Amino acid sequence: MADSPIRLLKGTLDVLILRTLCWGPAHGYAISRWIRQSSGDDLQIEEGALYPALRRLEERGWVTSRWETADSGREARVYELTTTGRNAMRSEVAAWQRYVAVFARVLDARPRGSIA
Amino acid sequence: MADSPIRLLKGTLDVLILRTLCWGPAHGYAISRWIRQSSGDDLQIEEGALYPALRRLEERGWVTSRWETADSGREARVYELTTTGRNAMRSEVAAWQRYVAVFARVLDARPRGSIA
DNA sequence: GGGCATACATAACTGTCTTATGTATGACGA
DNA sequence: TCGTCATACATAAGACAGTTATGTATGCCC
Repeated sequence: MADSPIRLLKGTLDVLILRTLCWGPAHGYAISRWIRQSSGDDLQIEEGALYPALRRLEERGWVTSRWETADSGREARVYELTTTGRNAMRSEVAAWQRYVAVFARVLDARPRGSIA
Repeated sequence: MADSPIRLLKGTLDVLILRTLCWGPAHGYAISRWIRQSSGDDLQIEEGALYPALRRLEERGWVTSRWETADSGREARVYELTTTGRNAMRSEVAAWQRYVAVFARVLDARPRGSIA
């Protein structure tokens, strides 16, 4: 709903980027736009988080990058998932879902008697 | 499952503590044990994360603490939710659920055509 | 020409986690 | 009695990944 911009939890950006890139190569600005749009304007990726994250992913071998000139004549660094990166994407998504499930267990848990 | 211990995402511990304390006062060690048990041994809260977190919550006025001597004769610092803390717990849980929902939107999103 | 969206980059700062270490007590068995 | 384990708290050092702020530059459109 975009009433208040949501703060990214540290460690959760990479999976968003990987997931975005699984639809095809894209440059940083487009990745950021896609995440914002698909989140319904709730998530705004700051550039100070995005570009370092892309470097990280490239260092890990999960994405490759190349400079490309668009039809408009503008240059952009285009990122693409590697095979390793595609596997990483799957396992990162799974890890997130696992985290959510574990969290739900704790949040929904009910004590029998005192917890102390 | 507990095959590999899950790494806490930064910023997600507070809500677990608050949620735990909503069942009644408890000391640090008991909070840690409760989170581990209710998560099915998946979450192990490190002491280096737990005790600073409890201090933070107390500084914010979300919990109060007092030293107590158990029947065993051992001393422990017992934490208790304040009224503010109870409200904070509710809004933190809501914020987490909102985060999960937004994330799901991005992870499940499908592009029409290219995203670039 | 001016303003806006696009496009990338980095430095400084901050917060919260992990890892490692230290202290101390009570219970239990060899 | 002595060792070991579970209990119970605390803090320092370090890493990591966000935020905030700032800078550069181009293309499009009025």
